[in-house]
Amino acid sequence: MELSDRKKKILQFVVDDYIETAVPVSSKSLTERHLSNISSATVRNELFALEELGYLTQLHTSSGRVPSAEAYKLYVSDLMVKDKLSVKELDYIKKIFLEKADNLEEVIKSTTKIISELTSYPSVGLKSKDSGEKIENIKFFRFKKDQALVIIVTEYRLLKDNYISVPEGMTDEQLSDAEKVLSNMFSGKNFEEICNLKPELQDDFMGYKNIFVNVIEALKVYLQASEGDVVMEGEDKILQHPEYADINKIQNFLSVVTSKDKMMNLLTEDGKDIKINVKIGTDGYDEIPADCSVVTATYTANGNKLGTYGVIGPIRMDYQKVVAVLENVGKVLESILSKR
Amino acid sequence: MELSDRKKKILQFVVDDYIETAVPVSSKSLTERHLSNISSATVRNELFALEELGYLTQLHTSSGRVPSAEAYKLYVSDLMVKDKLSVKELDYIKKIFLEKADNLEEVIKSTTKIISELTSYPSVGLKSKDSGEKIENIKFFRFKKDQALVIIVTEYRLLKDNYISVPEGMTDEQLSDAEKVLSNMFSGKNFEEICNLKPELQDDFMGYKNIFVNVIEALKVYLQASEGDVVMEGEDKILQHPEYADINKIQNFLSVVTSKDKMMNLLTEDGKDIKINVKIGTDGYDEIPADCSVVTATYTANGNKLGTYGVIGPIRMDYQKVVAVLENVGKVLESILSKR
DNA sequence: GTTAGCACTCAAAGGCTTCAAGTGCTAACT
DNA sequence: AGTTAGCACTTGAAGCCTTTGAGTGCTAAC
Repeated sequence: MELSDRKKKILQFVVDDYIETAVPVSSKSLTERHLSNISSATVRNELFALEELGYLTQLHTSSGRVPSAEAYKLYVSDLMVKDKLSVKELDYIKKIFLEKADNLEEVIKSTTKIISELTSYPSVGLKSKDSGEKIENIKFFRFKKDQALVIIVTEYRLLKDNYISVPEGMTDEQLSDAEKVLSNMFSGKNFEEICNLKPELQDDFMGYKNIFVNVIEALKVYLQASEGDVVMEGEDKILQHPEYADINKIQNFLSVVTSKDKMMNLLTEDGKDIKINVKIGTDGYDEIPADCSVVTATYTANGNKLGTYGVIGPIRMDYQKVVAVLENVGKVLESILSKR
Repeated sequence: MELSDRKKKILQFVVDDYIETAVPVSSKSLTERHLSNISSATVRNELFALEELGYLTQLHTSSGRVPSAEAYKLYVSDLMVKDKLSVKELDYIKKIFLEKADNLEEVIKSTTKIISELTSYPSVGLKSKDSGEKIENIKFFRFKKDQALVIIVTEYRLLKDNYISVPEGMTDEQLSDAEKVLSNMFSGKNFEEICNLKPELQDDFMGYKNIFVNVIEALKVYLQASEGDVVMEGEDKILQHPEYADINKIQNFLSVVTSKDKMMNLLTEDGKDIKINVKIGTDGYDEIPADCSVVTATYTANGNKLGTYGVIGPIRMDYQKVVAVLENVGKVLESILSKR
């Protein structure tokens, strides 16, 4: 059933006011603030109807109304007026990115910092391990007799955190030869393609199968590793919001938020083409507490998904602000990432 | 004035009990738990004397006694009985270090994780940028026309986070030649010595002065950079302690603890030979709230200070446990770090 | 369909009393 | 001199009651 225009308007005001004040909204305050042309009794009738429809709830009979998860959903999809950032805020975004945006790690850190700062919610960033990008080059740097650092250059970045063990007796010349062979073999392929290469089918190994196997092994471990790519910022900002006045709630929230695994799951989305993804209440994600919302966005470069960033906070979240910040950050990110 | 043996004993019991229960300690509970041979009235007289001496305070006339900062200091230096870890705890330490201790970053992360887990306080780790170690080797990896990654091998670790810009028109051969020249020049020196090299006095540059200057510049930036080397773990553990039942206190604590600058200052010690460093209350360190304590230790390998690790928590901290954990972690660390 | 009016509900705040833990002091005891 | 029993005194914490006022739902009139 479609809501009447007036019901929509009233629901919007209720959500607006509740987000702003965190206090259950009464019929009187609605008429005073937004609806001076109708009486509070009329508003009460409408509120009653909206409650019947499942959009509003009451804590007790004589309290004002609070939006339900359904109401927030409708609010975000239909009712909410899009917010614009101030010039100051836009400048802040640019400033931070100017200071630190040399590589993907820094971009993510800057992103989370900006988002958390501007929205005053904890923010999360997740670097995709595999964005489907193509490998350009691979290089070994031997720093001990039996160990070498693997450096991989891709379209967008430099991977330099993988190590392989070098077979005993292998000379430096052989290793640099292996480097050339593998570089040739890998170049132009993406990670998935490389990991699916069957060593037994390749006859251009020139005797470097052992190195190949080690590299693939290291890559697989790297791609699977779950921790370490989640960045959080401003966890303590959650304390500023009145719904977290209770130690148990804080504890519960922080225990979830500091668990990198759970955050990974939450952010690793079936990345459809949606630009901004809003999860309100549990929504079937049992990783987060039922009274939380998560708003995320993805950054992509030429169709490759480089990562996810977003905000986690109470269901009574300032969606206008959050969406505006994410959108603007997204725009700046796009220009930064496509610059290279 | 030296305390009588009985006063010391009583003060020890008061601190023990207060650390355990977080409840002001009464004369009655002392006689019941520890001093069945004397009466509570006698204990009261002693408590009164200890209060006069500044070791104990009362919240109000009819409450039990709480140790003062002075009392904690005496407790740690003189009164406290050293704790031993259980086999389970020792195994846990070994297990974590076995899993992750390949490089200094991982060692620090593992350290903070272990400490926070075993003590249930937030823990901090700080990697020294310059431990006085000697450089063995330097290598360039060019990944763009005008940019190269600088890899530096030292006695203890591999630095691979510095980049230099490569002068226009420099060929790969010239770059690898420069690599040899600089490697020769740097090898056996420590960072300080290298940064003090005067380019105008070196005549073995063979024309690579520009690269030299770039490398030194990058190194100086790296050595000065303040953030990024502080690792924290278990910030949320602070919520488990009853003194942080108040949101404002939590907020205050977290705002300090999440400020990497402040943590840096706190951990960057005039590293004397003290193995374990205990700061109780402010102690003149205005970085931390007055009701906090910080216990730290340094890890060194062959006289080089590789970093600092420790615990930050309420002044009513379980010093026995914390000191025991830090000491044991220290022992394992020593064996790990000197293995290489 | 709208609105004034009114009875009803209920959490929050304040005041009051009671309770119990704990001290400090005094006087007696060893 | 040091120790102890006994007791008056202090004080926060807990429980109970009342008051207050914001807010609703319903009814009857417009």
